[in-house]
Amino acid sequence: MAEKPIPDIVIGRLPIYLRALQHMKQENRQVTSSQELGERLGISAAQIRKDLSQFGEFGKQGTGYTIDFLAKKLQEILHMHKVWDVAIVGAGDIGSALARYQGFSERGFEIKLIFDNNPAKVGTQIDRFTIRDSVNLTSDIAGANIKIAMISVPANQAQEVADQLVAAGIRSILNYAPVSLTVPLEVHVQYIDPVVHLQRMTYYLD
Amino acid sequence: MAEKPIPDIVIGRLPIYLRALQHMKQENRQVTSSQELGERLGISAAQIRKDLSQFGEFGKQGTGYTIDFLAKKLQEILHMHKVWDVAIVGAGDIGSALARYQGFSERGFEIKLIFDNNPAKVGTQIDRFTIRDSVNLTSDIAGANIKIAMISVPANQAQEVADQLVAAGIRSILNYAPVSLTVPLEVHVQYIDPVVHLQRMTYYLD
DNA sequence: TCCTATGGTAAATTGATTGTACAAATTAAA
DNA sequence: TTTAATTTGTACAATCAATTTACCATAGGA
Repeated sequence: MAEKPIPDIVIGRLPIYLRALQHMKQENRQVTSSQELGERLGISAAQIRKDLSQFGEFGKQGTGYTIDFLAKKLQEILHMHKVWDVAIVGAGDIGSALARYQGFSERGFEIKLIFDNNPAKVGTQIDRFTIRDSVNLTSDIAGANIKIAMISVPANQAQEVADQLVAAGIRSILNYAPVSLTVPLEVHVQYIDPVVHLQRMTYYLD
Repeated sequence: MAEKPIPDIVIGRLPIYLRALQHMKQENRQVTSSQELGERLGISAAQIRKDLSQFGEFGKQGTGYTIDFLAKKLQEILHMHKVWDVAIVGAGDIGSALARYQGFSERGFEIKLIFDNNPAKVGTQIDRFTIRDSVNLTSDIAGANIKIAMISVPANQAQEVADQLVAAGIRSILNYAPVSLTVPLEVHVQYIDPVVHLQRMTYYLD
C-alpha cells in the first residue's frame, strides 16, 4: 500500500505552524488548539487539523495540542531535528545581511561558507566568515558535504552559479536573484524577490 | 453581468511573466511565445495562455507575443505603469540592505522613508536616506501618502509596527519579520522569512 | 452525570490544473 | 499561389487538489 505523497502546499504551511508554536513556547504557553492557531495565522482550524492529521495524531480531544510536543513533531517531519549547514554565494549587500543574520542559527541552520567572485572581496571578513573565491565553489561545497545554498549574486550570474551548485551536490537552493532558475527535478528551489512580492500586491491597489 | 474575480494564484504568476519578459527585452528580443516562456519558467504553455487571456488578447496567432507590448500590458494590469513610493521600518541589517538595493527603482518602486526606534541610529544616513524616528512613523507616512511598506524589525515589534502602518493608511505590507501579522481584510501582506523557505525544502532532504 | 471544548475524519464542495482539440490567423516554404 | 507549419484563444472534459462542512468520539471540568 503506497502512501500518497503529502501535497507541497501542506508542507509549506508546516513551518508557519512551527514558527507560531515556538513563539507560544517563548511566552511559556503549554497547550493550544487548532482554533487558536488558526486565528493567529489566518488559517481555518479545520485545515490545520487536517494538515496535522496527515502525519499522525498529535492532539487530545477536548484539550488541544501540547505546544512542546507538537513543535517537536513538526521539527521531525521537516527534518529539523538536526542542524543543516548552508552556503552563501554572493557577498554583496544581500549576502552580507544573510551572513550576519542571527535567525538562522537560532532556528536550525548554520552558515558555513560564503563565496564571491570579486578578487577585492575574496579573503576579507564578514562577521566571522572569510569570503572564499567562487572558483573553488564546487569543490569546497562538495568537500564540506553541504546540501543547502542561498544565491545572492546578480541576475545574470545566477543560472551559472546554480549549475555549479547542482554539480557540487546541492539539493536545495534559496534564490535571491531576480530570475527563474532551471535545475534538475530532484533539486528544490525557493524564490525570494521582493519586487515580485510587491507587484503581487500592487494589483490590488488603485 | 459581474466579471468573476481573477484568482490570486494567477495574479501571483504575472510578476514572474513580467520579469522574464523584461529579461528578454534586455537581450533585444522582439517576440516570444507561450511555449518559450513556459520552458523558461517551468510553466505549461497552456496555462500561460489561459492566464493572459483573462485580461485580453495580447498575442498574434502564428507569431506569438510582442515582448514590449505584453510587458506594458502586464505592467498596466499590475498597476506598475506608475512608480510606487515605499517606506521601510527597521534599519538593521535587512532594512539597510533593502535601502541600498538598486532593484527597486529599476522596477517601479522608490524607497522614500526609512524608520528606526533606536536613538543612536535616528538621524544617521544609509545610502541617500536619513533614518527617521519611529515615533513619527504614522504622521510621516500618512503625510507622504505612501501606500506600501516593508517591515524589517525584530519579531516582537512587528505587530505593533503593522498596526501603526495600517493607521497611517498603508495598504500593502512586505513583512521580513518572522511572525504572522493580523491586519484588516483590505490590507495585503506578503511574507519573506528565509528560514520558512528553507524549512519548506528540508522536508525533501534526508 | 452532564456539558463544553476539541481533535480526527469522512463527505461534500469548491477551485485549479491539465489535456485535448480545433478554428483562425500568420508566416514561411514550395 | 498553394501548402505546411506555427501559434493564439477558447472550449470542454477530466482529473487532480484543496477547502469546508458536518459529525462523532473523547477528554476534562462542573
